[in-house]
Amino acid sequence: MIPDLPVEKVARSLLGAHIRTQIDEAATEVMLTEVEAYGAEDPASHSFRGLRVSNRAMFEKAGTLYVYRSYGVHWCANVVTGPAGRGEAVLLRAGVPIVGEAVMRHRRGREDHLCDGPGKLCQALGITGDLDGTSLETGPARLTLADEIPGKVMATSRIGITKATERLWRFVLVQ
DNA sequence: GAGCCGATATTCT
DNA sequence: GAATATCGGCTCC
Repeated sequence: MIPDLPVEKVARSLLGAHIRTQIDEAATEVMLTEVEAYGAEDPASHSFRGLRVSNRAMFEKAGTLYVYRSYGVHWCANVVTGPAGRGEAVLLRAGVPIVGEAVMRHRRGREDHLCDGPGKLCQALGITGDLDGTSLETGPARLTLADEIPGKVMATSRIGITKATERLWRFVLVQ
């Protein structure tokens, strides 16, 4: 399902894709508008220093969900790309609600800014560390690629990192 | 709207 | 002990 291409190409192609979760009897779905690529020979990537217990899902085959805890507080979700053992993934940073907006408001505990950030996206969709390593084809969180990217793509430097900032591996859907 | 800052888990030096 | 792929609440424009 995930194209067999370099991670930054896959990241770009994920814009406009839909992520749907079915958790606790509630369905929620978003369309992705912002993603970031993290590669194998990439100092900013969690996989750069090798396989660890916490990042093992990132070394699974393409189409696996990698979830990690950020700043000790939030969950962040990634789509693993490339062959098993390589350690490439695309961080899902933001989207727009498609299904279950009321559920998202309840999970977020507020009316606005439901999924305009990596931690918020996970909270809105109900994604936690429990889903780390699950399949995006058959698991509780599922990915559907877009036939065509619905807009223009802007490439920028990645957010919140200090290494390899020259790589324009953050992709944002505009219009 | 921009800028500071605390919360808090896990890894790295 | 420091850093981190963040967020929300607070201040001060």
